[in-house]
Amino acid sequence: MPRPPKFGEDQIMDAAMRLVAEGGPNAATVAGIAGALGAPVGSIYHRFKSRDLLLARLWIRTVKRFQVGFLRALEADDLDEAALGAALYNVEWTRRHVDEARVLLLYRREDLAERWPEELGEELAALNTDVERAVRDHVLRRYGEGGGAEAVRRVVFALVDVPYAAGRRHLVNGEPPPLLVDELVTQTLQRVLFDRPET
Amino acid sequence: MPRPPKFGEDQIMDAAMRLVAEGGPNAATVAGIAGALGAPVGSIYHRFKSRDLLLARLWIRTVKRFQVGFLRALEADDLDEAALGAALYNVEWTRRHVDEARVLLLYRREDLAERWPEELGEELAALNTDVERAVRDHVLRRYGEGGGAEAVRRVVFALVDVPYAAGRRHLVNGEPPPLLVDELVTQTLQRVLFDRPET
DNA sequence: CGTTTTTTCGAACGTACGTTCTAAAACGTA
DNA sequence: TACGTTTTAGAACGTACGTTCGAAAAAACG
Repeated sequence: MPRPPKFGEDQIMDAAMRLVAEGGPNAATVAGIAGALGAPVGSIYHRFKSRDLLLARLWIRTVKRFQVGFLRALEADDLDEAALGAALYNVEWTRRHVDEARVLLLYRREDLAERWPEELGEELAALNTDVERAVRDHVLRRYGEGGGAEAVRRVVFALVDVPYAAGRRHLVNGEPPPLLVDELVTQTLQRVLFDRPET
Repeated sequence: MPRPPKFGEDQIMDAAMRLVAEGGPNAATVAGIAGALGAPVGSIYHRFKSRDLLLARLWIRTVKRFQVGFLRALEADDLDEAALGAALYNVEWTRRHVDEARVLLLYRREDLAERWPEELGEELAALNTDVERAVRDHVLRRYGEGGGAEAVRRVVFALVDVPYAAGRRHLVNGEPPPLLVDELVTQTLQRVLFDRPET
């Protein structure tokens, strides 16, 4: 019996995403988001209690979308294949979702939603634990119990930081990372993770 | 004969830097900067024509301070020593100047000064050319004429992107990067720049 | 066809912040 | 000590933006 919705949550988050990708968090004003959709501002607030909540939800949605493939890649049986797959998935996802990647990689969570809504606190914590557990598992498989914090840092560097660094420069220009990036990431992993030098 | 200044330009930029390092560009309001110094807002505008100009000047000052050592490191006679020196200088500078590094690495130029003041256009261009020339020289020394754009991208990845990414994770927590980062950066350079595999 | 419920729609309000403006203060110098 | 110049000082103004509010529109159902 109700009037059918004309502007859904995802639609609104999509518009916000494009604005953020284009001009940074400050460009994603409520009026701007509404304007991009041809919607009145009131409709935005009918879906989201506040702008901070909207952008926080956008952040969570983006992280989740990214993590799906990353976590799956890490599950590969072969150890090095899992690591390389995860690192290269990182690059490939950036390549295929430039706008989403700009939101995720060019800004920090705090820059998007200045005051993180408390009602999303546990959801945020859950995001981290999933990846943290997967990384810990990988460290355990690779280095056994003796790894320690340095081993974790090394794996994070290889699987997250390096692909991030390689892709970021291109993201800034609004372009997908070229194939050379895959090669650079692969080479880095070979030395940082796969090799076992005596030193 | 004039009244002596109580708040100098550098002093004001220092206050702005701390606010940005602490809470991001939006936290560096004119009133906030003035408040941090115990100065009235009018004095800020007596030194800087606008907030954008202030933050733009802060950006330029920070980049210049960083570049001094980076460019010097690249001048080393030995090729690999130059590359490794520049990459590790990157990490070391971050380690020694956490606040400045947060301004430089956690935000982009556009996030600091939303509309870059045109009067600083050439100064900004000059910043880039210095480093670009140094990098091109290094590429030429390392790969000769046949390098091309891919060789430049490889060197930038090794000397800039990787150290940046390795340090960033710690900067976000407001901590200086640990020594492990130097090792990771070194290993990456060994594989990406120093080795000459047949593939 | 009227009732009910949900959503649209946009005007209106409050606030935070960049910027301007006018007056007074502080210092060197004549 | 009076004058000129620069800076301090902070109140005042305008604007951009987040948020609220009330009314109208649109469907489903009896």
